[in-house]
Amino acid sequence: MIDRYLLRYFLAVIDQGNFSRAAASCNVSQPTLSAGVAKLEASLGRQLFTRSNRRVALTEAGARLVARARRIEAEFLQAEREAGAARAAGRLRLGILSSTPTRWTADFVAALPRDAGEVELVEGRERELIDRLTRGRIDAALTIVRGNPRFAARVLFEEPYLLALSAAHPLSARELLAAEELVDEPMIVRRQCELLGETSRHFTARGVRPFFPARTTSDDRARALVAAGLGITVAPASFGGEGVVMRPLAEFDHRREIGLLASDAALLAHPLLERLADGVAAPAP
Amino acid sequence: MIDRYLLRYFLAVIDQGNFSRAAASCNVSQPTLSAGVAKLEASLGRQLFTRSNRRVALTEAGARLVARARRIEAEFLQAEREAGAARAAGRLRLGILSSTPTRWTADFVAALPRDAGEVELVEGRERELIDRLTRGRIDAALTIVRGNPRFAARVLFEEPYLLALSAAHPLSARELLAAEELVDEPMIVRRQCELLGETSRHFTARGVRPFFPARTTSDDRARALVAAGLGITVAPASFGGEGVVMRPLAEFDHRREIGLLASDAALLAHPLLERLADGVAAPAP
DNA sequence: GCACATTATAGATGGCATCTATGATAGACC
DNA sequence: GGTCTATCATAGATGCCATCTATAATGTGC
Repeated sequence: MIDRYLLRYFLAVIDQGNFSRAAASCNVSQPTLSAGVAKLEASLGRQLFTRSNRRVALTEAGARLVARARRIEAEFLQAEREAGAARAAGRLRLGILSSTPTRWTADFVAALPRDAGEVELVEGRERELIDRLTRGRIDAALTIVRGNPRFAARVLFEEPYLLALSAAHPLSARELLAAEELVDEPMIVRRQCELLGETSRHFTARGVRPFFPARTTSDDRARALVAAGLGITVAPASFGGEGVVMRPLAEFDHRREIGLLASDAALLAHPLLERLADGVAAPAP
Repeated sequence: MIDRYLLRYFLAVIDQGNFSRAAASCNVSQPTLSAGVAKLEASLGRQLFTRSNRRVALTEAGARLVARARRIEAEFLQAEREAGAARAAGRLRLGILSSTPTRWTADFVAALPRDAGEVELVEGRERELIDRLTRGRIDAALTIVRGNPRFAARVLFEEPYLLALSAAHPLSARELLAAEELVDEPMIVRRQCELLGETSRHFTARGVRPFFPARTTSDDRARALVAAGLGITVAPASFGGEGVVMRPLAEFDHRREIGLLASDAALLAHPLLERLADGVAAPAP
């Protein structure tokens, strides 16, 4: 069964020239894209590319598919755009990164003009927001900026990822903490965090395999649990709040740039986005 | 993200006039189709149908989507057909129902002419074979015939579903068995069986909740286990074999028609299908 | 033949399409 | 006007498969 995503992978390989770049442009890993192309070939019973480590070339069967695949994808995009455009009609559809403080969103919403319906918020992880932007399902997003040339961006601030502990925690007085010191610390898993894999790798590489007393996708819940002393966690600096202390973790030098993304540079000047940007302040150092 | 299957559901509703028939024509359950249409509407941010319990009508947004959806599906089908047709090239691609005796397939293959590559066999469950036929990924199938008007059919024989027990089993001498007598019998689960749900319902409805010492997707393995006395099972009459006794189960009057399906009536006359049909004999009563 | 870039394989995981079972609703019928 | 019947929606469980990370294989260029 040929499915849309398979054709997207196929076209991405053609447009990007190799599997790895194609994977990046589809926001999936390289093995995923490889498997997808293989599945498409199996579906059709025909090889579509001749691969070498240097270059990827279309076979005859592949060449025959290109035009059709482009037509299909164009129709899909058109359908999505039509519905999206019809829907927009003065309304700002805004994506909000899940690992972003609720306070920002709450303050923004609280300050909105009374006449409702002007803004539509969509919370999601980084990749989901990028996908939605690409499909035209949202107009802009408050998320991580990575210099993707497909979108207009406005960086608001940069922050490091830090260790979050209860203010009552014995180690909270320390200025710098190392993974090895945290062997016996229960750790709360913030499932939506874009750096979850990296974090887990950091600890396991140092022989630290903590117990996980909680796994949540809500930062607010995670913060409450950390403050209550259930465990510690790693989070962006802006995660901090009452009863929670943020401390640097040794050899863990990850940062993120938070900003606004939009498919159209003009949109970045939207008054509501301006207001949102004003409300999003860098956390006190 | 609009996906192909969503558009198929959408078009099926239009073509069939209501959700239930549309679901049947897509080989999915009615709730699945309902959820699919709902998801498509959410994706587009627009209602596509106005529903009542009597009739389903397109909204304006729905009407705008129809032509585009048809073009997309037509292109997909065309792509599949092209590849399939190119592939066929004299080769017969034949689907074989999983719950069909291995013997039939084995005899058929053994009797094939030496020049290989003339036949390609695909084993699968009923729905998978129907899907493949629909997509043109196989040319014909030896499977259950239900009078689907989309396919040309040739019924070969009909058989009941019976209880299978080891020949050494104390109950094997009985001519008719009731579910209630089987309370303490371990039961082997033939996972691929098209009647699995019905069978399980039959027993649970009578308060019989057997222990399952084995769950398998291979009838050959299931037969070996039954013969070895590990447990009993319910299967089509043709499941029987050495060391296994088939007995009717009281109040369990299910039958199936086995036959050949093909998208094209002319194909049913294919000499290899004739030979297959000859080899597939009804089991001795 | 080594180094590097690229694709394929392996194994695990999670999300979601799918299922069955049941509920809600409303026209039809006597 | 109740009861029946056809229809779509909801609930909860299940299994498949797209996806991930980690690692191996492969081939090209110097």
